[in-house]
Amino acid sequence: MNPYSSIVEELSLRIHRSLSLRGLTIELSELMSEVVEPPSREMGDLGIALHKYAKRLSLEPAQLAEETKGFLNDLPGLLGVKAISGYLNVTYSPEYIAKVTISSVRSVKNYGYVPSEKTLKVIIEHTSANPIHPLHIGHGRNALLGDTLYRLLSNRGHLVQRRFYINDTGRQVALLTFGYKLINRRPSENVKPDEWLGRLYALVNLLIELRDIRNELNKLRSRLESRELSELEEEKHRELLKKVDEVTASLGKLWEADKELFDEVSRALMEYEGDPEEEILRIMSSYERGEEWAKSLVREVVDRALAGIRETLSKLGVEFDKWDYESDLVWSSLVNEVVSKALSSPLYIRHKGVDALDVQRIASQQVLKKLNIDIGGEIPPLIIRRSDGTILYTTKDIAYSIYKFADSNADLVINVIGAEQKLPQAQLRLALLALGYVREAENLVTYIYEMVTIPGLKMSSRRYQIVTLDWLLEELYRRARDEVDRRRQDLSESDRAKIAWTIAIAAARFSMASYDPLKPLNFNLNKVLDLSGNSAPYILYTHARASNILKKAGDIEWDLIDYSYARNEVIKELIWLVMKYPQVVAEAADKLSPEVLGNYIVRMADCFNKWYESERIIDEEDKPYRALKLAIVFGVKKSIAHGLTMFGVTPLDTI
RNA sequence: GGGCCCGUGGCCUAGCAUGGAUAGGGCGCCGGCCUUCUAAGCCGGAGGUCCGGGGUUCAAAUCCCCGCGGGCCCGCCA
Repeated sequence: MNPYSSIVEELSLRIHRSLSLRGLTIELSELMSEVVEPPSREMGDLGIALHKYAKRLSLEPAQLAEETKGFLNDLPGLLGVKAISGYLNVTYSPEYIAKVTISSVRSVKNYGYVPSEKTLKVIIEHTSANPIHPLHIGHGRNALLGDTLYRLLSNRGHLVQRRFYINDTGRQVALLTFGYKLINRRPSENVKPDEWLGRLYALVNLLIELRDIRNELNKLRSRLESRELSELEEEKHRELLKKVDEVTASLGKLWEADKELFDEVSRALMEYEGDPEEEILRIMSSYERGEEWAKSLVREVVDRALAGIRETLSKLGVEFDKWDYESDLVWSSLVNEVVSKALSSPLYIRHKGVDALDVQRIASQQVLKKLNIDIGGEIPPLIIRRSDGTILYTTKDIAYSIYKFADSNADLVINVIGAEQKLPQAQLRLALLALGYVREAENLVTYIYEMVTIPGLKMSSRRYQIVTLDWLLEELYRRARDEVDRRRQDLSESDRAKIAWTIAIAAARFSMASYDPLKPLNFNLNKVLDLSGNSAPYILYTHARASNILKKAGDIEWDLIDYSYARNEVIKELIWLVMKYPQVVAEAADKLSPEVLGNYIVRMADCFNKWYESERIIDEEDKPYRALKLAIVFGVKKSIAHGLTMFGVTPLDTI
């Protein structure tokens, strides 16, 4: 159900006929995409710039426009055609547009559901945070973009599967497991497991780092006293001192967060007799080999972290269909197969003494274009495995990519991933191609988003400098709750809590998913927490207004509607917005651009509020007009509600 | 050094893929609007070298080139 598109098609068909008769062959679809809404409605409802076609026909644009007018005579709903300096603008009878729109809205249950002609099997992998710490707001951007894309694509009728890749075989998990084993204690009851593990990870990491730095300092110090240091070494000395300060500061924060844990870990590490590095390595390689002791230990740690991560995600309404352990891939033959294929590939090289794929060699202009890779310069070789034989992340990711396609016979796999991973993702796709996985290489889309930064803070989970999603949600809830309490004393405590939670989640989701992923997000709390302006709470508020009107008005008397009332400017605008809504949701999905939809529903809310302030709806005495007004409210409410669900926000009937 | 991304009123941003008509919002600021469907709202106002310079074009915020500024990447980390 896409009334806008039907109307555009009708118009395009006629222009197409006109141009064809002059000998110009163009695809109808091309013409359809040229049809736009003119800058203002006085110029017309729809228009098209004919300049480029005029040029191809060696005609004056104005003349072509003028002569095309005649072809539109039998256009349904046509009120007038104007040819203005090469533009052909069409005005429809408001009555016709209102009728088309309202019957569309009324005839389907899920207005806004626009299945595409081709149903695809899509896998969207997102979030995939390392299971060693709580999710921070950067992961939030990933998760919320990913989940919104999932909702948009599902709304296009595609079969979408959400997958979370658990990166459990790297060094980071091994380090955490080392710490976990070291203190031999389970997470405290009163703290989220991921939070607790995050502290443990940072503690172990920082204490080891501090020890290493001190060792280096000591080496330099003895010679510093005898003034044997070169300028370079003095520089290094200064840097080390600075590092000590940084590490100490982070440790201070950890001490404050959990003194007991701090003491426990530092004592245990002091008493530890072996070399932590060696033990971490032993855990890592034993786990990769699938030795039972390592398996049970690492999985225990990882699953505890995941439990916490899941809890946060589920608060936000983000769910997954499959949780894929990297280790399962390693233990299966898949990773080994990839490695042996790589070793026998024509692109195989020894690079700095290790096995690598020289992906640069297949990175011709055509290939880069085909795979949509924007890397201009040299693409470094992809290292397959470390000299000790352990496998590197990107190699495992090759196996995982193959697995994702094979496991559910996917047509398309989307990886939502931070911009800093653009190069490895390009290497990955080139490697797939090199190893003969052409379909996989061509249908793997990397959906890049830029960093989330916090003014004045360099986020680092290694240093326990993160703003967690849990914290953000609590903070949002607190603010929303204050506001709800202030306004809605009439509601019960539990209703107010429910509303405040919805607002908090809406604010988080909308602020993250409704603007350009390629722009670095300077996370300004005041902006996200702002409940006015073009924000999710504003949209929720508008939706509640519309709901309220419908509730108070009673049933809509559809048969009474007199469409000829749809004449005033705001009403016309609102009807067009509702009519175009399905088109916009479809576009947002096809372009993988949630922000397109976000902007649109804000615009619709603006228009509705403007109308709301200017005219009475329920009190309209003219019955046929009242019925029309209510039908419009109904359409707006339906559209906004649908838009909100695309962002994973529950539309509220009262706020 | 090389590559990629971003640059739009004081601040945040839409529009850029596929060039098209008057650059659209929000925050903040100034002035108004609650006896009437929820004022998280609405109305009015001030505020713009679309980073700069060239080029292509009938037409450039949008495309190309050269710069400038910011971020990221160029690891036997992920």
